[in-house]
Amino acid sequence: MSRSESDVAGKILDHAEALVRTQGYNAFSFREVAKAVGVKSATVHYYHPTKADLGAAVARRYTDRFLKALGDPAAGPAEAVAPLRRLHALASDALTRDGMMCLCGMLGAEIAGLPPAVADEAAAFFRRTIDWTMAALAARPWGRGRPEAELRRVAVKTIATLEGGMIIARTMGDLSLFEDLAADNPATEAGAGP
Amino acid sequence: MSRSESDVAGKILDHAEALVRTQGYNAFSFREVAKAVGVKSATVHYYHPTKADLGAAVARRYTDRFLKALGDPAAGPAEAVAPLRRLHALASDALTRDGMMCLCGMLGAEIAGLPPAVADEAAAFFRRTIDWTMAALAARPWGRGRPEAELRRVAVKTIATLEGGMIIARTMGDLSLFEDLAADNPATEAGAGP
DNA sequence: GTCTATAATTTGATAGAC
DNA sequence: GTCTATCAAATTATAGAC
Repeated sequence: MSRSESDVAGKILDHAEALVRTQGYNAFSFREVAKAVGVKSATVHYYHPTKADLGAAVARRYTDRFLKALGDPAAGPAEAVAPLRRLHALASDALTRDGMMCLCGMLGAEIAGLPPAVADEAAAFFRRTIDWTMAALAARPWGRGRPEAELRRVAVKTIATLEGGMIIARTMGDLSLFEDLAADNPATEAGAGP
Repeated sequence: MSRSESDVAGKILDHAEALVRTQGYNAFSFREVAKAVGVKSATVHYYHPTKADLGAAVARRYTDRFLKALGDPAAGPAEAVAPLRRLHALASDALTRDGMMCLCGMLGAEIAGLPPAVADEAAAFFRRTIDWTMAALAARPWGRGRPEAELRRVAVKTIATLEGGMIIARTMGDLSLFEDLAADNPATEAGAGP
């Protein structure tokens, strides 16, 4: 989203994503998406036959865009905090600019009530984002030789803190609560290492 | 919930809570609650005129029960990690036993699509839980004399990690991901302090 | 208190014209 | 591709009998 496409297919994904990220999967409708795009709901069905199809397509595009924005795990400063700060900055961007949750954090909360195809995409987001974080840590002096289990633990904790932080900040209407999470990342811990 | 009351009023709150915590506020209906309780949906409306009333009542009871279970912030071991572990244990309980989210973590994700009365209760949960954590830290040697802002930062981070951890663990179908968050709490940091 | 019955609206989805 | 029109089901909520 946020690249304001002029083609209908792109706009549908843009607005559907925005609606899911603000209200959740179960709170958005074909008519709502159609209205935002400026078409009729039947047109949305033309591109995405079922709601599960639309939800999965939105999640897939979101994950691809997110991972692409993260870029090469090995790039950037050599400190272990660098990739963790990168994750924070990326999440902060969407949260502070539009007041939106991470799409897959939202889907993850609703996971038990989602169609399987959508739930699978949400799981894929976390798997890939955890993998990126582990690779980024392993590529740095601090991470070399560390057991996989420890890298995974730090990765999961970092991402969990970001997801939960978005929830708390939005709920309490104070986005600075999220920004403060970066001050000492779960890996000042890591950054404080050897 | 989980105390299996025999009165209808209590059962309604029990099942409504379970439904919200598994699927979300927008994915449960009066009929679903009624069916689980063994009454008709009109009976649920008798106790809670609107869905917002029911949602707010569920959240209020949940928060009161949660804070009561936390108990006296000053009680327990003198280490700063102790209250943080207590928070983790409490969250772990419901997650591993029933595979359920924290009610207010779920509501917090959906916050933008909730009726104001329900959104207010979700915010109250986080306010009170943050306050409890700050008080618990301040009551320990590590916390004495620390600036409020720092106590708040640790409290928010701890709770954020738990909420996000529940989301990730449930989404990936691996509850051990949540358990591992306790290994080194955001406050081994704190525990490692003077 | 709990029920039956029902109103009013919204939802996901389809058929078929253009 | 996009539309109009429509269906069947589900939703929140209310009225009124018992």
